Amino acid sequence: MEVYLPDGSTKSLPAGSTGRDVAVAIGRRLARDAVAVRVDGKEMDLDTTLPREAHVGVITETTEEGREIIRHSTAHVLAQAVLRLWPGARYAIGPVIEGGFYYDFELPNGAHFSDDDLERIEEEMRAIVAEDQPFVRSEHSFEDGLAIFSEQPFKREIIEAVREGVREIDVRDEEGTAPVQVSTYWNSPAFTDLCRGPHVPSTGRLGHFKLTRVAGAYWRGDEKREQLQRIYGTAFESEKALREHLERIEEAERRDHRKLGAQLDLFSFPDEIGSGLAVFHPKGGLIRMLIEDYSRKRHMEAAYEFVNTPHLAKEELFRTSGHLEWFAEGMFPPMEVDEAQRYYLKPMNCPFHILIFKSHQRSYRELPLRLFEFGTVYRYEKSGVVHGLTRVRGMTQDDAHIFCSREQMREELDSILGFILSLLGDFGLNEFFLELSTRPEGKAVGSDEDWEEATETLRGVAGERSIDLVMDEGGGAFYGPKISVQARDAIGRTHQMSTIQLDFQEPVRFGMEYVGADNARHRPIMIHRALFGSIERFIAILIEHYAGAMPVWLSPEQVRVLPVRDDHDGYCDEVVALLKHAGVRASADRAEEPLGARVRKAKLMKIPYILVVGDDDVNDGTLGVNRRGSDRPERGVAVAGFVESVAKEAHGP
RNA sequence: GCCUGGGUAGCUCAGUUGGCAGAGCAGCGCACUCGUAAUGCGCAGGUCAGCGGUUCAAAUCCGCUCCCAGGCUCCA
Repeated sequence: MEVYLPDGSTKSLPAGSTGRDVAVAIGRRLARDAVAVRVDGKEMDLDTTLPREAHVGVITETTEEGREIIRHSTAHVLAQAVLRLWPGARYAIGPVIEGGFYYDFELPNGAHFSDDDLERIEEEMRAIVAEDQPFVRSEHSFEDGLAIFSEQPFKREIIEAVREGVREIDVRDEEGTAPVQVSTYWNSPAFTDLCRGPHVPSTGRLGHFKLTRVAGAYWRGDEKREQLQRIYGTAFESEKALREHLERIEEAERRDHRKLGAQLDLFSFPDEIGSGLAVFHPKGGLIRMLIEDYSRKRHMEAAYEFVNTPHLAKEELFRTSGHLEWFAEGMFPPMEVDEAQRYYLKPMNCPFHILIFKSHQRSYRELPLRLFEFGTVYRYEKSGVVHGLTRVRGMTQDDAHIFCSREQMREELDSILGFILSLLGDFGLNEFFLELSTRPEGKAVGSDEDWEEATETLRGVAGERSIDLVMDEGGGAFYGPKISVQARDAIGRTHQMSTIQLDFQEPVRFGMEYVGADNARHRPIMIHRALFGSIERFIAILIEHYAGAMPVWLSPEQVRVLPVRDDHDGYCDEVVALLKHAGVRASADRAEEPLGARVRKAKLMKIPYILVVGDDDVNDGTLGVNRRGSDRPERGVAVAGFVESVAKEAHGP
C-alpha cells in the first residue's frame, strides 16, 4: 500500500499497516511522540488500519491537535475514575476546551462534588494511568448503542440526537462498508464511553494532568434542563509543559485588576453600595481623569461636540426608543415618582442624544453631527455575572452618536474605525481583530433590507483594513448590526473594546429629520460608538495589560523622592518643586523609616521613578535614579537633565 | 437565577473534638537618621457577614438571609 506524507514524499508499506506503522517507518522519535494520525484529513487512532492509498500525517504530542487528543483522552480517564468512586453516576459529555477539558456528571442521590474530591479523583485517575488500559474502538448500530448505554440517559440522548440528524457525526464509509453509526471506546471491560475519538493508544500514555475546579453546568447549557456537576481539568504531554501552563495561569491571577486595584489603592466595591458598583479612590480617580482628558482632547480634534444628559428619564422615552420592549431585562426596575409617572435609570445614552438632535430643526449642513458624552448608564446584570470592573451595574461609556446622511455613513464609519485604532494605540494596545455581529434572530426591529444594507456597509468598511475579521452571527443590538474591535493584551488574552453600531431604526422611531439641499425632509441615519466600551472596563484591561505598572503618563504618582537623612530634606523639597513645576506628579517620603523600607514601599506602588538624594547629591546637584523595571539604580544623574526627560515622558501622547 | 467554594482586626490568613479570639503586615506612640525591596520596642484594633435555633457553653453544629469568587459559551 502507498502512503502520501505531508512533505510530499511517498512510503510503501505492507497491506494492513496502521498509523503507528507509518510513524515507525518514518522514525523512532516520531513514533515515540505520536498520539494519533490524520488520514485523508480525518483524525484517527494510531492503531487504525489504513486504506490502500491515503494521505497520512502523524499527530505528535506537542502540537495543539496532539494536546487536544491527550486532554480528551484524559477526560475519559476522569469519567472512569468518577464512575469507580461514585458507582451509579451518570456521565454526560467530556469535551476539550481552550487550555483543557471538562466532564459533566450526575451523581447518585443528588450528590455534589466538593473541592476536596478533586484530589481523590486525581488519585484514582493515576491508578487508571498506571494500569495502562488500552483505548479500544468499536462500532455499533444505533440500537446496539442505545442498549449499551441503557443506564445512561445522557448518552442515549446524544445517540438519539445523532440518529435524528440533529447533530453532525463523523460518518465514515470506507471500502463500501455500512456507515458507522455509533462508536464507543472502552479502556477496561468495566468502562465504555460513547465517543468519536480519536484517543491515545492507552492510558499509560497520559499522566500529566491536573483537575482545576468543580462547577455546576446545565445539560446542554439549557437552564431548564438538569444541572450537572462539572469538573474542569487540563493535561499536557509532559510535567514541564503542565507546570508552565499552571504558571501562566498564576501570572494571569497576579495581573487580576481586582487584586491590583486594592493593592494600588485605585478603587473598591463597598458592600454598602451594592453589587457591581465601584468607587474610585484618589489614585484610581486620577488615572480615570487622565484617560478621560486625553479622550476629550482627541474627540475635540476629531470634530465631536460635547453634551451632557441626565441619568434617568420617564418611561415614555424608553417606550419610544424600544428599550422597554427589547432591553427591559437589562434595566433596573422603575421608580414610581407619583401615581402616573414612572422613571427609569438609563441603560444607554442614545435616546437622550436623539432628543438633542431633535431640539430644533436640522439642516444637511450640520451633518455629520457628532455628539459625545461620558455618559453613565445603569444595567441590571444578573448577580452571577458581575465581575470586578469588567462587568458592572453602573458604568460610564465614552459614548457618541453620529447623525448623518446615508451618503455620508460609509466614510464616517471608516474614519471612526481609524480613530479607534489610533486612540487605543496611544494606550499601548496595538494588536487587534474585528468582529462583525449580525441581526439577533427574533430580537430585532427593522426591515430585512435595512439590516442587509447596514451589515454589508459594516462588512465593507471592516474589510478595507488589513485586520482579521470574524463573524458573530446574531450578536448585534436590537436596532442594528455592529463591529467590535477586540484587542490582544500583553499575555495574549483578547478583550472586546470598542463597538460601532449602525442604526436605521431609532431615527424612524423618534421621527428624526433634517432638511436637505433639495429643501425636502430626509431621515438621518445614526451611528452609535464607544471606544473604551466603558471607562471602568478599559481601566481594568489596562491594569491587566500592564500588570499594574501603568505607563508613566498614566501613573498616579510618577516620581517619589527619598532623602537619605532628614538633613537632606531641603534638597529633596527643591527637587520635588522642580519636578512639579515641570508638570510631573512628584512627592517626597521623609526619612522616618530606613531607606530600604521606603524604596520597597515605592516599588510596591509601582512608581515609575524613585529618586534617592543624599550627601553626594546635595554637594553635586545630582540624583540617584531607581527606574521601575531595572534593579540597578543609577547614581550621580544631573537634576536638570532628569527633569527635562521625565517631563517629556510624563505628558504622554 | 442555579452549582461549587468562601466571608474571623484595614489587608493576608490560623483557629483541633463546641470550652477565655490569634499571627504577620498595615495604623498609632517612642526610640533609631539610615545610599536603593521590610529598624527595634510598645499600644490599639473584633457584632467571628447578619438573623434565628440546638446546647451549661457556638467562630465552630443546624436553618434562613446577605455579600464575594469560580463556573453555568466550547458538545460523543
